[in-house]
Amino acid sequence: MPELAEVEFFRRRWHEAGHGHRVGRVRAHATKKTFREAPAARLSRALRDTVLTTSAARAKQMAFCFNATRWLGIHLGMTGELFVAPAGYRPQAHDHLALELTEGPVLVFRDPRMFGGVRWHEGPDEPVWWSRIAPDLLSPDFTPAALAAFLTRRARAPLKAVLLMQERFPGIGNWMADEILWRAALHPARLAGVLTPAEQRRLYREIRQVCRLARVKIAGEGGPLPADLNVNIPDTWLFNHRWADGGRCPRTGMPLIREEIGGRTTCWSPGRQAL
DNA sequence: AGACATGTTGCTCA
DNA sequence: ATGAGCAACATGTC
Repeated sequence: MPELAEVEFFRRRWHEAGHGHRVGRVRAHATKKTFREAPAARLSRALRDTVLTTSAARAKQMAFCFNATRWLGIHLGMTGELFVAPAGYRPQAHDHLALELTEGPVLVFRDPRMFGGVRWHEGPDEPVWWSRIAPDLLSPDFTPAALAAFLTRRARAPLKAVLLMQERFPGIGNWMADEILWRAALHPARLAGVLTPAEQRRLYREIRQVCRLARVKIAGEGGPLPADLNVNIPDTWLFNHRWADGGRCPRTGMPLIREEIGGRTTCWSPGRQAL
């Protein structure tokens, strides 16, 4: 479910309910695959009586910092979500981590498929699982030249597969890749190495634009947190049409096509994205 | 019943 | 050595 903007949405949910609050009991299901990279027992003890000071999202990863020295990393995988439950909440089958705030609600991490996971670090310095995430696509590090160089290196892979590579496009997932290619009028099966300079410019512009808009519409950047995911996404986006059977392109009105490209189900508009 | 799912990793083969 | 393609992971939903 979660790509960069959804991840930011969930981070804000926990942060707005929990920042400045003290942690009481922590329930961490150590036997679950969710904790394959984090010491559940140690983490539960070390978080008790700490205060949530800061948090941030990078790509599809979140970091919640307690007392500025305890780093709780969360990756939502395919089905993960964060929510805030009332005090006294009893964790359910797929709730792998629950932080009970003293005199407050419970912060819950749920993930039925368990492709997500928890990471942990103690100390004031950034852990590698946080610092080695590729620079944000809206930062000055992501330049047209950097895009061009990457397209050259991945010349024989389809654009759809290339956009999913986190080493260069941190936070982009299946729906964002489709949205970007649709707006840029590029067929997802086109090989990365064959784009004209004009096509590269369109791709660059739409990567940035979709990142910007997704953060505003989904995570409510610059305003209040939306009540839920996706409630603010306009019907002018491909997003609202790509899963519907019989879905039509909001720009051409023609039926959309769904097929597997680059190993993932891909939706594209035949009138707009020529091979 | 069977297909399929907004993700990542690790293996195989060219 | 580098990169492309694909199975595997675990569970819920249509």
